[in-house]
Amino acid sequence: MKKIRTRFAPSPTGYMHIGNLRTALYAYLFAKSQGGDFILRIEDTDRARYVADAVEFIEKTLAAAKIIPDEGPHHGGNFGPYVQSERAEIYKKYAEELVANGFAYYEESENGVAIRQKMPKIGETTFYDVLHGNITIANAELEDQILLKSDGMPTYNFANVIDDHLMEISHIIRGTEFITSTPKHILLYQAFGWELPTFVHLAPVMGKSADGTVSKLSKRHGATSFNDLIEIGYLPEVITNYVALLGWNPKSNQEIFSMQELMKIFSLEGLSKSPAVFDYNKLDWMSGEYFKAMTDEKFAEVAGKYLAGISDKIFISNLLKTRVAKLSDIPAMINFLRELPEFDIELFTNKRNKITPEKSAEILKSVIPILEKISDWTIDNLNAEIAKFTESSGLKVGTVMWPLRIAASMQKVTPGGVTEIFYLLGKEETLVRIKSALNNLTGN
RNA sequence: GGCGCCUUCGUCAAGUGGUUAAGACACCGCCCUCUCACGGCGGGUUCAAGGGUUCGAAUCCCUUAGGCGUCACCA
Repeated sequence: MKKIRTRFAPSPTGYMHIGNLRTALYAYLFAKSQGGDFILRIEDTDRARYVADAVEFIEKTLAAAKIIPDEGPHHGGNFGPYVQSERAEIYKKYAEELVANGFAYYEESENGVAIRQKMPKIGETTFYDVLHGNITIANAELEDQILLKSDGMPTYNFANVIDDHLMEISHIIRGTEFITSTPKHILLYQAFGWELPTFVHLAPVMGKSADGTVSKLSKRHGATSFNDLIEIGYLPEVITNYVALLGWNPKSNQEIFSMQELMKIFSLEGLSKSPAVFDYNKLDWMSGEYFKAMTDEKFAEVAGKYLAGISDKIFISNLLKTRVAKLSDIPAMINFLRELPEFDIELFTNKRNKITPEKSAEILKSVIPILEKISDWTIDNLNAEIAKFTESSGLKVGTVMWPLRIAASMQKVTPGGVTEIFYLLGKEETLVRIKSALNNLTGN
């Protein structure tokens, strides 16, 4: 049986759209699941669009996503070069062969000489797609497309056929936008007498706007590139895990997959042929699952810069990891540790805990001396002393805790419970904050 | 506009003629609880529409509608 070989063939734009990443992922996963090869090929035949360092950017992004090419510009391989601009001679040779055999012709214009493919005027071309079955398009729909531009570079439609054949690609996995141009490719394969690869045209990744309309995922939908997502604090493995499931179903109810698992169980059968909407909610959930599964130490490590300046990183990681969807959520959650937000009397009212600013002042006043007496500032001691007070006062635990939390953080939501944030703040700062709140509450 | 592709809960989706139409996220409610989160329990919402075929249709056929894509010396 022929070796399975797939490729990812981006143009070097310096931007890795999530849809492109998914295409690369599926091509990679399919190859690996079949013991095949995954090839990275750079389609840079449009010199006007050249972006410096874009190849390195693509390679770095794939590496971060743990998608590892077997062959590519910097990965070796026996079918190179893997950058199309370095293959100009090859395309020229094949284009001329087509002219010689009557499948193409020269055309002169003010730009210079180009070569066009000669399309049949009648009949139709049919090809088989794994997801869509047979697709037929009338040849009359096809134009005599440019094969070789006057600058000597091939067009995409020509270069990809030549390269896919020469590089022995067995399965072409790409976006649906190429469906309508596939007949042109088929005609080329036929003209050369080459065997056809298997086609798999993937449905696009969509985004949903505020007004409910759905369109191809773009900037207006928020972060749309792998790097955007990394930037706001999603783990690379979360992104690949989520994206893998966006248009592919493992035929089980499992949702969390490691790359190794995906490489083993991925199959074309689970691919969906309809577009899928990128759902940040689900991404957040999945990201949280990864965080919760981490040790505190590991979380502290990945949270890295977001924890800068925090002394008890491991402790706070323990509190944070169950409450964070993405790393960039951290600052808003812990800023109060560095600096107390502005006093807000509204926060001292809470219906559920039956608390009012007046009641809060009373509680704060009573608790201050208790806290001052605690010499060993530990969570256990804090819990014990506050519990003692609660019991003797006849108040509900929630009623006592509420004003303490607000006084210490000015936030309704904090990482960890009241005694934990007291511990993090330290005795001195805790008391400063409670006294300050008390003053504000009593109008001093 | 021509041509092509697509259409099961708000979202991801299972489903391949007979099911109470899975599961997950989100949402809502309850429990737990010092808030939030975590955890537990429960709930609502789905086969785009209309025709057929069939004893029987989300599953097969046709039509309509909508969405997306494509019609470059871009990829």
